[in-house]
Amino acid sequence: MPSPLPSRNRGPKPTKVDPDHLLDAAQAVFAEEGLRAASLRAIARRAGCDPALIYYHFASKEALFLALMNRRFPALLRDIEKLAEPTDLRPTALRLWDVLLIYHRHLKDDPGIRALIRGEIVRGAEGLSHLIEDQIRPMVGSIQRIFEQGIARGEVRPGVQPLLATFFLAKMQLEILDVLPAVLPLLTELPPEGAVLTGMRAWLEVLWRGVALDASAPLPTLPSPLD
Amino acid sequence: MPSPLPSRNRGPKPTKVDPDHLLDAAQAVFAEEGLRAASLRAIARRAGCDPALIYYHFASKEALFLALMNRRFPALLRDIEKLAEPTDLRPTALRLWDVLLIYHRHLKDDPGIRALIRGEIVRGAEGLSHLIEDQIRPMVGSIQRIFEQGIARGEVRPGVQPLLATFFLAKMQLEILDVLPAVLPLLTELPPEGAVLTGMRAWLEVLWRGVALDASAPLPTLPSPLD
DNA sequence: AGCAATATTCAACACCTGTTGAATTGGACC
DNA sequence: GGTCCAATTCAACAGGTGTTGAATATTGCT
Repeated sequence: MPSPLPSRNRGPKPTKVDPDHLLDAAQAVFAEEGLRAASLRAIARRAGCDPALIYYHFASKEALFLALMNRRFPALLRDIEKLAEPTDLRPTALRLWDVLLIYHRHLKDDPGIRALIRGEIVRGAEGLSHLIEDQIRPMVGSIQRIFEQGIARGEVRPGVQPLLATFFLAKMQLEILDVLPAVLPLLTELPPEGAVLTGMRAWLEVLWRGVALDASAPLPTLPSPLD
Repeated sequence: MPSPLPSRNRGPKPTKVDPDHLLDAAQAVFAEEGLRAASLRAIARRAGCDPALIYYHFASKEALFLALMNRRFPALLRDIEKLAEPTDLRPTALRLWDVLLIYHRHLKDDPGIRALIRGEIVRGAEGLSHLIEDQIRPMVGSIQRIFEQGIARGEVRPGVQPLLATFFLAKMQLEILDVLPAVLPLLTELPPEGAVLTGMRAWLEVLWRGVALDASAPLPTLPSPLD
């Protein structure tokens, strides 16, 4: 008999493990563990395959994470960019609310991408820097433009710095998506359900009053997300 | 000759490695690497001793981290609580600025504690939960009380929810301390110096206008931190 | 001088990590 | 029916992790 013992379950599976399925598993694990703590073995377990298979489809753990980002970012970026078009003449407060809703829609199921935006990049992998260049910077630019247009239209007071206002808007939205539901039950007896929407509304009200030319003008009615 | 080879450098050192020195090293490493990624070997290297020595002074890695928190938190909590005393009749905007300054003073050199407050607790170690109970919850309560007093004094509009306003204030301050200096050079050509103070001022202006009973009233002059 | 307590290091354990090279199988094509 | 290629697994490597038990100097006490 041959010295390497004949293991029968190698070779292709009846149903292929396509890269997208791997990405799904990776997204789930990155979401729970964070970029650094997520292990390829855990991802493989989730996907129902061997860790080595990941290396057949992706060059490294970092490349896997990058592919994950490249799957999500373009659609998010496109939606934000569409919102920033100068032909959109709706009230600025409504457009900002739409920014929050778009974030909510695209990111609510993907804490991994949120962690990336939040700044895991900063000391994280180097290979992600052109992702900032190509995707995050234009996104920030678009939101910034909404504020600038708001100033030009006499809705936002001229003293407001668009870049900082964008920073405030985006950062707080991430905190609301991530931290508010987790932290609210710790501090009060309130259940976490509805916390995100409550937080978003309260946040936009504060931000808008802080930024509007006429702070006492009422907010337009804000539509709820449809999902 | 004795079978265990006689290594000459065991036993106590000429200068003791006291636990506080260990905590200093731990703080530095936790700051750079984060709670999970910081290794005891790196901490020991920083402290100039053997990893095993850490276990002579602390029961575990988690206990070390906990001791680190217990070294910083009480002073921070005391300062915040003093600020919330109802006998403090200064303008609410100034008291909120003081909250930002206190955060800045106590936390600017300690990203580890910031990471904890930010939410590394949520999925992190279980043993930290009573730290939330004993230290973080009263801190949040104090800031909340400042908002409530502001409402009672007719400075803050009654529609504002003190808990959410506190969440906004604290979370954004952490983002400003951590993320703003790292992210600003990525998005603009601006150097990171002064970014924190600029961000703090702009942030308080937005928050205060968003929260004040009379949003058009000017902010009181905000003193700079002294350090 | 001897003894006990204290502070420190060494060497190892068991486990987890990203990654790789070789082996293997199934299906498609000729 | 044989051949080739794509997809998958196995077993291992080298390194890192928290942790522990034993060995060992030093200090202070009597």
